[in-house]
Amino acid sequence: MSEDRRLHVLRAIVQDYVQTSEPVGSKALVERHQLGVSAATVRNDMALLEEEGLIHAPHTSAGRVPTDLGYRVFVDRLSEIKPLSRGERTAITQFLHGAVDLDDIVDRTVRLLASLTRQVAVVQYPSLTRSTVRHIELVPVGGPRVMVVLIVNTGRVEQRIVDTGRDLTTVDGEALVARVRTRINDVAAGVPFRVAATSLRTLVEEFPEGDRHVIESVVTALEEALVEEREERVVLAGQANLARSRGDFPRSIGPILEALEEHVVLLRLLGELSEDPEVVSVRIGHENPVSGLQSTSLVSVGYGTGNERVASLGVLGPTRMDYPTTMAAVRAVARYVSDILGDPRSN
Amino acid sequence: MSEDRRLHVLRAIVQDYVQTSEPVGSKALVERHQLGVSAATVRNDMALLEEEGLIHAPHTSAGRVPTDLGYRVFVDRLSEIKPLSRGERTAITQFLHGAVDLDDIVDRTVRLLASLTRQVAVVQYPSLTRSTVRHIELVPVGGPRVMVVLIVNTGRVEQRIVDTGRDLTTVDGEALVARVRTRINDVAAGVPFRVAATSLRTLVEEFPEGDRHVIESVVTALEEALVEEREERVVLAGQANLARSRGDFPRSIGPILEALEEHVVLLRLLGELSEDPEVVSVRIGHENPVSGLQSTSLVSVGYGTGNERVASLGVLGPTRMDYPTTMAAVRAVARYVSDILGDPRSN
DNA sequence: ACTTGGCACTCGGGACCAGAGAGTGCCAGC
DNA sequence: GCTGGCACTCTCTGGTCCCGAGTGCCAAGT
Repeated sequence: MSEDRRLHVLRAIVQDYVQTSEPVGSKALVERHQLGVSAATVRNDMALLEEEGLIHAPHTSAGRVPTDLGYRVFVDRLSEIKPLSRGERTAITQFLHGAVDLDDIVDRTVRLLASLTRQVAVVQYPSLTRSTVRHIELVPVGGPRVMVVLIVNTGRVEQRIVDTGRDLTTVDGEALVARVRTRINDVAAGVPFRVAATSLRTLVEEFPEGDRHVIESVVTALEEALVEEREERVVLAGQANLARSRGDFPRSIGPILEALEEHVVLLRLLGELSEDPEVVSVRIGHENPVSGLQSTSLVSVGYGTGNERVASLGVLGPTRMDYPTTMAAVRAVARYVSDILGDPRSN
Repeated sequence: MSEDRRLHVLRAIVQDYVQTSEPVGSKALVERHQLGVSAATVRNDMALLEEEGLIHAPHTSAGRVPTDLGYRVFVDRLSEIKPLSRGERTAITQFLHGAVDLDDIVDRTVRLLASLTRQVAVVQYPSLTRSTVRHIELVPVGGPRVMVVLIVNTGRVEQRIVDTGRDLTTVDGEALVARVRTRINDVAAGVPFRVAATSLRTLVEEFPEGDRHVIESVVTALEEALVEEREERVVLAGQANLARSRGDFPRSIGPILEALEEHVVLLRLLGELSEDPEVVSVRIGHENPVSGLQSTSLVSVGYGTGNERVASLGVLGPTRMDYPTTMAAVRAVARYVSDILGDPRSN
């Protein structure tokens, strides 16, 4: 009774079940796979697999279904990420090509992922904290008000308007704004935003008392942008795909939709994954701490410019999903998006 | 046999059915409402209402259910928009208070609407074409590239980067940018964006041949922003509420979710409503041209600064919805959002 | 001319039951 | 340690029956 064969059996069960969504019995298994043994033998193996908690029979006279743990073993030891077909690859490039700005990139990405995997796609906006500053611009917009525009390397642009408390339409005022702009960019350009924010704070001291509150208010605005980070946003698409695979979900899909509306929770989930952007992370069923998502799996991976992960994306589907294909799609999309973000043309 | 009483009966049927979601029979009706007549009489009225196509019996021995037409009559002639409770009003202001930017306003609004009505909320971003220009800023971002920032009266900020084909880091270049900036704002500030775009085009001629392509590329970028209007975006929330009221939907909620993912279609629906921002528009069941939404109703209304409608918002739910309350909530939220957009503090 | 009580009728839904089919567990033999 | 055989268990499907809710119609009352 080789352990090797038992794992073959497990793999066969997972594959069949994913395909047919029916519990799979010993007879069907030996017919569809070349296991080289009889149904009775398979039954013995199944009994053992069940003891190990890898599969489970919904009731006495039904076939077996993989448990979360079974899927886990499948993903970790029994499957390889399938390369995508040529068609799929070109579809990805086609779809992402021609995005006009960051919003558009994110939007297209999430739709692409959803249609590619036929599941719910989740894309996190590139975070500020993990980005580096490309440029900070100050634009006087009348009276004492200045628009502060922050451009980071992911192409994300953040702006807000601050009241400096001092009329800047004068010659002096304009000169001051110019000075502040120059110094700020001296200090911040090319620097990770989080670091830049603290250096900027020390920069304030450099200015004479009377001018200080102008730069002060600008720096404060930038710090706020960092702290609030309400822009830790996620975008979803493909919720309709949940309805298609009803039957995979014990109760209704309501709780799942509810969980998906808790963007904060999704962000936490997406955040808890490997730093290595090459590793596709999979959270299966109950491994998932969020109630409501315990009959789903989340396949996610980081993306970003260079080798720094700036955000994550992934798809969420029933635990009964085609992991190899899904993982391949997620990884491929993440790579393309990273490329696009890294390519200055498109920012 | 007064027509008056027949309409009373219709109203009673709608109210009971909305509340219980069970077909309502003649006996239950006379018990719950003071109609002053017997069940048999009500039955006669019901027969007539059915002939008129206002109600319908799912099968011979069941109670009656309003048809789309029945709801129509109810909404048009039998209901008044309920004033909101004091608590609801303060909830709205609380929830919307403290939004930091337009994205945030829209985001909070859609969530608020969803939780208030317990249905799917839809909010359209304020459109560019309907807004007036507040300010246009040009920011050189290295070499020949300029970031064009458009700020409109709704607080929406649109930016894109253009390549002017000419190095602007020189003294001459900077002066040219300054000239272009000044003239552009002379022409465009305070003007509806659509009008501004055409005036700007004529402005190009004003510049000497050699400088022309700089302003040319800027104006082109602005025109593109107008044309693409890919930013005609909608934001949704509360999809999970669909699952709650399953049972109202003949088939699964899948088709509805699918329809909701077609943002283009939603935009068209939201666009097709009265210009008058005071009128709450209701589209009931099959009145709705979109297949997939034919078992739902859309309650929508315009919103915007001043008396100009710049966008719409609404909620989508089962045709069996509490119209008076829903309409009240939608209208109230639209008003508050309009106020906030009109208030320059928050932009 | 309406309204009303009475009554026969219809239909959907739940309870119950039986049979079929699929799949298992176990055992004895190889 | 593998295999074929066999008894057993359980779900699922379809059929039947009954109950209750609600209707439509009619004849009588105001």
